[in-house]
Amino acid sequence: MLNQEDLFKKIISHAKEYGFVFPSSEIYDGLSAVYDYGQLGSELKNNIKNYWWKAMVQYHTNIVGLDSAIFMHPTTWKASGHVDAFNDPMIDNKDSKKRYRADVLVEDYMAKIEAKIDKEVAKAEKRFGDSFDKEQFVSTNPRVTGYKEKISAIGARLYKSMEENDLADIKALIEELEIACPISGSRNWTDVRQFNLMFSTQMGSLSDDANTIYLRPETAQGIFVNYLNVQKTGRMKIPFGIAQIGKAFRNEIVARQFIFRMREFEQMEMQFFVRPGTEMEWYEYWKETRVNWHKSLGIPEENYRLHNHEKLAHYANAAADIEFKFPFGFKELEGIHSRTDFDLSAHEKYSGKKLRYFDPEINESYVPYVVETSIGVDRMFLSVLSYAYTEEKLDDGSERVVMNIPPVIAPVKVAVLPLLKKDGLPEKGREIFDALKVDYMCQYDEKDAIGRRYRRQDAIGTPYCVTIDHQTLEDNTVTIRERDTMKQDRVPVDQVASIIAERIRPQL
RNA sequence: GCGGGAGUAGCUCAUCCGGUAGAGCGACAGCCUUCCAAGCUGUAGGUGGCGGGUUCGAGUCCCGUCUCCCGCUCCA
Repeated sequence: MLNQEDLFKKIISHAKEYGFVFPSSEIYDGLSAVYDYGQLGSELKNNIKNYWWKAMVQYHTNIVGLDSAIFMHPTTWKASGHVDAFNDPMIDNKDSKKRYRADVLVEDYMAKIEAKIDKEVAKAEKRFGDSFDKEQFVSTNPRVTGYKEKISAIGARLYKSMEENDLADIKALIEELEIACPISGSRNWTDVRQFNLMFSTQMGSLSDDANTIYLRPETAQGIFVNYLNVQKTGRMKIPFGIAQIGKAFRNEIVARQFIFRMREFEQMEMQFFVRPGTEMEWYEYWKETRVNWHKSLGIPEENYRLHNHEKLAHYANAAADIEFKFPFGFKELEGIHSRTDFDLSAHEKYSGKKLRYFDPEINESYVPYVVETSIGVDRMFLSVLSYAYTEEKLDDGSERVVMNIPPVIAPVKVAVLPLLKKDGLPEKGREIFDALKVDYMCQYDEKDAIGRRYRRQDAIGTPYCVTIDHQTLEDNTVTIRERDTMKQDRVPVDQVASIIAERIRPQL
């Protein structure tokens, strides 16, 4: 069998060969970590988005949609914490070639001094026994106070430089402290460089620092800043949700693994606003609901894994990932986060606008808590491709490559194939095609032997092939061939559309 | 960013020690075929990643550069 690395390469080249995913700007040698979706890819992607939108917005009467702009007021990103959290000063050791966060290096150094203090305390404790007064010792022992002063001096300088974006001083600090690389032991450092994970651009035609704005690194903030607009105009009562599908942008330091980690990607997010204190119930509800959504596509359960986070992001009090078994291992596909009131409170503070909700049931007003579900469209797309790509050996010894894409999201639903390119079969085929194309994405193909045409459709994941033969001309019946089993049923032409509708109905 | 590998037709690859690029598959047109790839005929498609050097002559040798892949580093 294929090893996983080869499998992944096959999937990538299959995706390109059949028009699912192309490298961006390929004629100019491509653009790193950016990809374009081709004729089939754009269909599949739209179908995935539709399937999600239906499950979230259409099937939940208390969830509504939103399409907020990618450009947002710069203060948004101060409030959300991205300006600080997405700005890391990095430094490389030239000998070990290892890269570190410069502030972490300094903080580790401070921690070492802290450890020395603890050591002094432990020693003294042993020496003085029961009469030991830790408070007094720590505040009077000259060695300990010396350490403490050193820590606070280093800290003050580090955080001041961080605040002022003084990268040269951070490097100077590392050199003065004679911090060495833990791997190489050398102090041969590069300059400190800023890795800004947000893309910035200029608003307005005059370039001027004051006009710098960011391309959003997540869609969630567009929902938060519109929370009040939607709540009021939609007469929404808590608990309620706002869903959004849209592009987001992150300057990944290393972006690889095909469309798994791209600089420009698309998210499907839903922020669910709840009464404080009820967030854990909703968090559990959404974990289960989202897992069920994945299962509803018919991809076997063993491909998914729920991973509860131990360490949490600054905005969350609980978090879990739905992971998918990609060819390169189990990786995050979707996140469910209990974000508390972090975001809305931050926006209240920065905007000065009240973002509260008056809850008539308990006669109180509060800033709602938020439970977020956030899934990457591109990752979902890749999970579908990864699962679907199958090389089969058939009973007759031949082989076929088939994409077992869940029919409900398959890019092409039906192929119409006249058995022969004569005797009026193509004409009849065209007629059937024209009738079906109103309801479904269809392909018509009369070139080459029928078996080859079936294989072509298998390769792009078309779940159903309708074949016209001589009997069709006599009694108006056709065969429907099913992709996965290759079995055929003969059915009346005028029932084809409804039969397919029944088979691809979402199981939500 | 560092280390390693690779760039020749849409895809997979060939072209011996430098002598003006070839096959299979695919695509397209047609023939043949009444149900599961690989029957026949024909056609199109290559400034050999890009730039420079050596040479009478470079896909082939040398230098530079770009891109991709693998590993390391980093991340919501």
